[in-house]
Amino acid sequence: MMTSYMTDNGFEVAAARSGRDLDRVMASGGKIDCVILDVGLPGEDGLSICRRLRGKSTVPIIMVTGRGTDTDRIVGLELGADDYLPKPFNPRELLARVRAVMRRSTQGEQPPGEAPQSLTFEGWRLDMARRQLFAPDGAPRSLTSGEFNILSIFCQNPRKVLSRDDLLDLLHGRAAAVFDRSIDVQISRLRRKIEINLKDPSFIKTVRYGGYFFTPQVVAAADN
Amino acid sequence: MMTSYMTDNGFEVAAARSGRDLDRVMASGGKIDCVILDVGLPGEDGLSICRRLRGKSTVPIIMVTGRGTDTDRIVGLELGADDYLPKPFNPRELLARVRAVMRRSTQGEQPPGEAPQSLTFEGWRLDMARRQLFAPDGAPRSLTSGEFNILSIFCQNPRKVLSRDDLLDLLHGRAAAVFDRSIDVQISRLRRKIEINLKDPSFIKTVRYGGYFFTPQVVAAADN
DNA sequence: CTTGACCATGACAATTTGTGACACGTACAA
DNA sequence: TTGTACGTGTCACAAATTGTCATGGTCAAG
Repeated sequence: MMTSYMTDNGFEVAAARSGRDLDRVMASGGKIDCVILDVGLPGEDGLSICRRLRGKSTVPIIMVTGRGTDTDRIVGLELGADDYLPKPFNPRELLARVRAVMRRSTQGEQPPGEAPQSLTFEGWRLDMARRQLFAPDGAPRSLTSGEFNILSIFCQNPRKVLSRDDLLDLLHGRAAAVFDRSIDVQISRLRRKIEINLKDPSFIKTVRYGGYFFTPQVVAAADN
Repeated sequence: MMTSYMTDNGFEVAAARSGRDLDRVMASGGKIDCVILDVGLPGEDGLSICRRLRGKSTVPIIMVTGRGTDTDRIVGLELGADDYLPKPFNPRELLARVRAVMRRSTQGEQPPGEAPQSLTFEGWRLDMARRQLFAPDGAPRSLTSGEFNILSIFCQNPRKVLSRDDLLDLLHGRAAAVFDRSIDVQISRLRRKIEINLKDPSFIKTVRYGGYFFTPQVVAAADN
């Protein structure tokens, strides 16, 4: 139940049934943002799991405890749990605490690598840092956020055929439904704002049976 | 009883018998690390005290209440309490929570002198110390405290898409309810004060389905 | 030239966001 | 205590954006 609630709210969840199970999940490679630990797990005691986790990782831990187990809760916090929640609890509260804990732990984090701040093509400049497009004459050309998203996907994948499926996936992380024409329409709208001749588009070419193709050479540029 | 217990454990305690009393203690100058607030106080309601405290201070608040219902807990947390303890509780647990809350609140604390006193963007200057915004021409632009809070969150997280959830969380430490539009309204009010063209905002962009995005480059500046 | 699949786009619907109006709580002054 | 001003959340409706559909155009193969 909690898994689906968290999933609905945009988290990826891996459930573990026991300490052993948890180890498996932790070891399986993916980065874990937060552990929610029920001390009432069968098998290895939750407190011991907590201590063990703390020994090898700084991952945030939220402990969920049953009623009337003051001692557990105290020991949990003293063992380095970041927060705890007595049962029964409101799912919404768990959500709020997970967010709070994750925010605290990611506070100092830097996004790795440096994304270029501007991409230029045929005189146009797409300022990624400002989410703003500038025409060759320097005038800003305002795009809706969907148009900007598509254009930045093209700029990051120039001279490549992108299928509707690819585009939809890169845009929304979802697969295309069979009759989905929404990409076509968005392309049409974007063309209106950057193409000179709509009857013979030069930037965004249609690839029949294939998808779309962004023709310009794109160069990363310093931002100024 | 609690006073002597806490004192025995190395804390300095100032007891207050009412909201009025608390104000007196808070005003008396000493730095307060944590407030333990019993909602069952006679006189001013604990929740109202909590709200009032939050309005003027970021001091950690632990609420103690007799009625251990979800609703109270959530209301308390939404009003900005940092933790919540149902009665009856074990003194040792209170101790653990006080320590946890204090650990959290000092965690992100900047050694004084390192926190930039001013942040500048596109000629504007946000004076963190005075909670005051100055336009490029040097004229002060007065912001309400909510507007200031949002703007400072943006200045601390520029060029990042912040969801309404993130913003609400950073503002009040609470999760967004489904129909919560308060962020939109606050953004709208803030835009009115800093954007030149409300129809095509340049500082705060909307990211549809995503949240908001603060475009300027922000530079910490010495204060003078 | 015809055919059938595919694509472009106007028109409209659904969804999401913007914002004026209002209500409520608080602060402050009279 | 009362009156006034202010800040902020909520609501309702307006505006903007995006998705869906239908129509007509385009293209390649035969």
